[in-house]
Amino acid sequence: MLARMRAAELADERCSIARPASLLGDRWTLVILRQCFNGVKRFEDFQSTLGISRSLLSERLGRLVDAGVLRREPYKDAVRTRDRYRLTEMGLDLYPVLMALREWGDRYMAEDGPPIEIRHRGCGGEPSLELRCS
Amino acid sequence: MLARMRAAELADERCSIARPASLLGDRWTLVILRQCFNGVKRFEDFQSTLGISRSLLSERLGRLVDAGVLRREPYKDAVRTRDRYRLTEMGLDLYPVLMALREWGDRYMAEDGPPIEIRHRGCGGEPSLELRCS
DNA sequence: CTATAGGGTTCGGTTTCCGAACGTAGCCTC
DNA sequence: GAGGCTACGTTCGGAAACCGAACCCTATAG
Repeated sequence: MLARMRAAELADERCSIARPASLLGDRWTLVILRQCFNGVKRFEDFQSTLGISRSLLSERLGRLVDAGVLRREPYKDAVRTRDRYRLTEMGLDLYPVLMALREWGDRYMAEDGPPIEIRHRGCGGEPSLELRCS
Repeated sequence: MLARMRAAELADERCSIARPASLLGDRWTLVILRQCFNGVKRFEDFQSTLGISRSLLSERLGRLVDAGVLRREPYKDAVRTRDRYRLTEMGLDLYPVLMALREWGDRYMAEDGPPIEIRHRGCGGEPSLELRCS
């Protein structure tokens, strides 16, 4: 695993934004996670859909596994045993972060309209985030 | 302004996560924005509280201004005219993203407890994000 | 007219990122 | 049982981003 000195310094800050930022704060990690929520699991599929270099993808996936966001596990294909990466509970709990980002992106960076629509399976409503008090 | 080829490619993707990620997805931008929400406005204060290099801070602030997230404006000190950076409405709307990140950070990356508590001014409750259907 | 402070820009060296090429472990096919 | 194919990486040299330190410019204060 490559050292990331500056990121490590960020991670040491006693701040609940700086620490996630040191893990998620790069150009690829967020879109890798988006693909995870889209159901992508295999190395080749991340690579071909994202266009990320193989070496960097390998490093990023490893970092997410080390952090506990993804779990790497072998599974049986129709044909053979493969590896796949799946979101852990910790990873699934990043959903609000991705949703918040998507809402903001839809509002401010989608001059040609939202690229996809998301529907709550079951009720058919559009989910949205709300800030509420306990 | 330095070119960022890969980021530009990401920005071209028709995806409401990739596009915000191309702007926010680096180690510094998220903590810069955190400081904005904390009330930091002046170049020197960002620099001294974050420890970011001046050149990079300059480039990041400029990028956020170009994107419309921050506004740069002169204002009158007690003593003289200075510049300051303030969140635009577009920037303020990033609050849910930061909150989502903070909630996740508090849950999974704060083994020594949440560093700060946030209270809703007025009601005194703890705000939290909820995913709701329309 | 010198000193100080804010807000940068420039510079050279170091770290990270990149695509392309290579490695390897299973399985399939002949 | 040799050769191929596929999935999943690792290695490598060059390009880009990042870094601290030093410098620059404009204002006010003394």
